[in-house]
Amino acid sequence: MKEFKIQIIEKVTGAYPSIKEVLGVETFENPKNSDFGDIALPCFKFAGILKMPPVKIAENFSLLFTGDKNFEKIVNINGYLNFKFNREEYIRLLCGEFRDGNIFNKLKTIGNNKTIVIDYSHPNIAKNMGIHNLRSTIIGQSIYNIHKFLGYNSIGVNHLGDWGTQFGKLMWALEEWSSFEEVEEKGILFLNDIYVRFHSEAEKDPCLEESARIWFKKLENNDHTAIKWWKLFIKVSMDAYDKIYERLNVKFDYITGESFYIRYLDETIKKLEEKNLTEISEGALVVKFDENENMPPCLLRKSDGATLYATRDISAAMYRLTKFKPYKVIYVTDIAQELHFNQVFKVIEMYDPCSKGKFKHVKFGRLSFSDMQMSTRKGNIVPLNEVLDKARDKAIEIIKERNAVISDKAETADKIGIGAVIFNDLSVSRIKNIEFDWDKTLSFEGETGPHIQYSFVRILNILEKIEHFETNIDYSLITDEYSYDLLRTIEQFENKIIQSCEENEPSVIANYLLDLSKTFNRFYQNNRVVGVENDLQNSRAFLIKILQSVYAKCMDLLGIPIIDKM
RNA sequence: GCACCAUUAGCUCAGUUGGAUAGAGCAACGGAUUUCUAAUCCGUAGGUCAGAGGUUCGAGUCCCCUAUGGUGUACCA
Repeated sequence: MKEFKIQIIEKVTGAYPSIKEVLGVETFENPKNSDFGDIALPCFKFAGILKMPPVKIAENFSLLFTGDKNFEKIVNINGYLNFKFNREEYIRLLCGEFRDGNIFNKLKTIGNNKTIVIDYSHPNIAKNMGIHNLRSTIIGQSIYNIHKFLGYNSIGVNHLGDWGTQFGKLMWALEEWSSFEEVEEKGILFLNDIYVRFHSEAEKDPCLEESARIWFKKLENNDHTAIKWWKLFIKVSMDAYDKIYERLNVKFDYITGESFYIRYLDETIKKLEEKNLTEISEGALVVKFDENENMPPCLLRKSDGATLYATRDISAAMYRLTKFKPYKVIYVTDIAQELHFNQVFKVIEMYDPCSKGKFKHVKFGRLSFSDMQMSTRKGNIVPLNEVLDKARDKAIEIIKERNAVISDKAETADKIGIGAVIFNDLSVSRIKNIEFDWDKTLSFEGETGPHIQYSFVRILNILEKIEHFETNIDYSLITDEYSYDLLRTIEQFENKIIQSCEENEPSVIANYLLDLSKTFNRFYQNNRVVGVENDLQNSRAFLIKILQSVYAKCMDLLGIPIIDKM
């Protein structure tokens, strides 16, 4: 509670001005043991300045607060000065911050409408969306939501993998084995199969690779048939992706794939050449880096003249700088691409030093599979809609077992499944490698999405039963242990949101939701709201209403669907 | 070879940016439902924070080395 901290700081620095520099609101900690008090001031770092042992300092400080009505008790233990709040006063102040959306309005001003471009999801056209596409998609969407909530101008970009020799492979294969109509009818799974078949045939006959290159060359040269195929691939793929995006509530402001930047490639290379950043090395056009950068050269053109992934990303980065004038550009991808982005960002920085620090690679760990090797070339991926379907089916089973009264069971089950899948992914730090595990993904108890949703159903059910909300609240009635713990957890909302934004780390919010859920369930077990004495019901309902707004916002930021019955 | 990332309870993970006795969930065992939904709650058990050294009042957290695992390392994306 900031007010109390400021009061303490003013009092202490009033008596000991020499420690003004090192004493701020961030100096305070939460006591390890709540018996000690509500906040603690560690006095170790004042020892050098005041030339006293910490225990003595804490003792001297404590004398300053004799008779202060805001603190019930002040004790010094091992150099920590522990303050116990006057709970009623604390709760009154805290509730003031949270009522009428005050805290939300405050958070909304942080971003100051600065533009953040977020590049996420970026699936590869003609490939079925698999569980391996999930991380970038939902981490990116969550980072988008968080920035937007904090008042940034979030711009979501889906940088589709819609260019490259793999389309030559498909074109050759389809001309040989299929037809335009068949692709249109059978959709993305068919394209996926064709791609797999191409690779198994190409193992026997290496000439196929050359045929594919010829077809890709046709595409680059605007050949009518090639373009017709390519547009079909995109249409068929987007039809499939859009269904999944809709299910996961994922949205983009721009869908501009790699192909969009092809028109700028020559210009990009020319710009870099004009700044003398390029050179020919082993027949290729490259940008070399300082030795202390410890990076291999960035290739712009292969020795055969073709451009590369990096060239397209540099083009895209330059385009984004001029088009959006961003405060920051965030790329959400696998950690395996770290070197690639370091190279791209460095090239941009060498071209335009003002861009330094604007570009950020938000990387996440690798997804692995225990019992199979994942490879789109061999076709053994785990399709994302299959994961969501299995999660939904399991939820349907549980709903049936429980005989719950739910109006639309199929829709609710789908939302539970989605909640499970999303939370499973967002609840661990981005950087951790994840081994895909059906049992864990489909687990609905403990620290899971359905648990989060279930607790929220309890919250909603309480509020549903309250007929009338008083605005005049008796704060002395919610000073008990369970209400107080809940309020202390709610209080962390502001810091948690800011932290997750600064670190681009949705898991901070996911773990916070678990804290909220845990403290609420404890409250629920011990404190009845509906039907208790009138003033008590009012006070508790008020507390639950504050909880509801904070809890719902956290779920919204992560993209976990809200359900009112389950 | 070089570089980056990870390593905390049997398993999966937190750990407020250097503070007090390292916390959850799962799995195991024991308990709670005439109650606002038991997808819940309470309790028991489980630890050489990978290992060694350093920095200081104080290290899971910062620095150095080592080990293990993952990833990348010039014409794939």
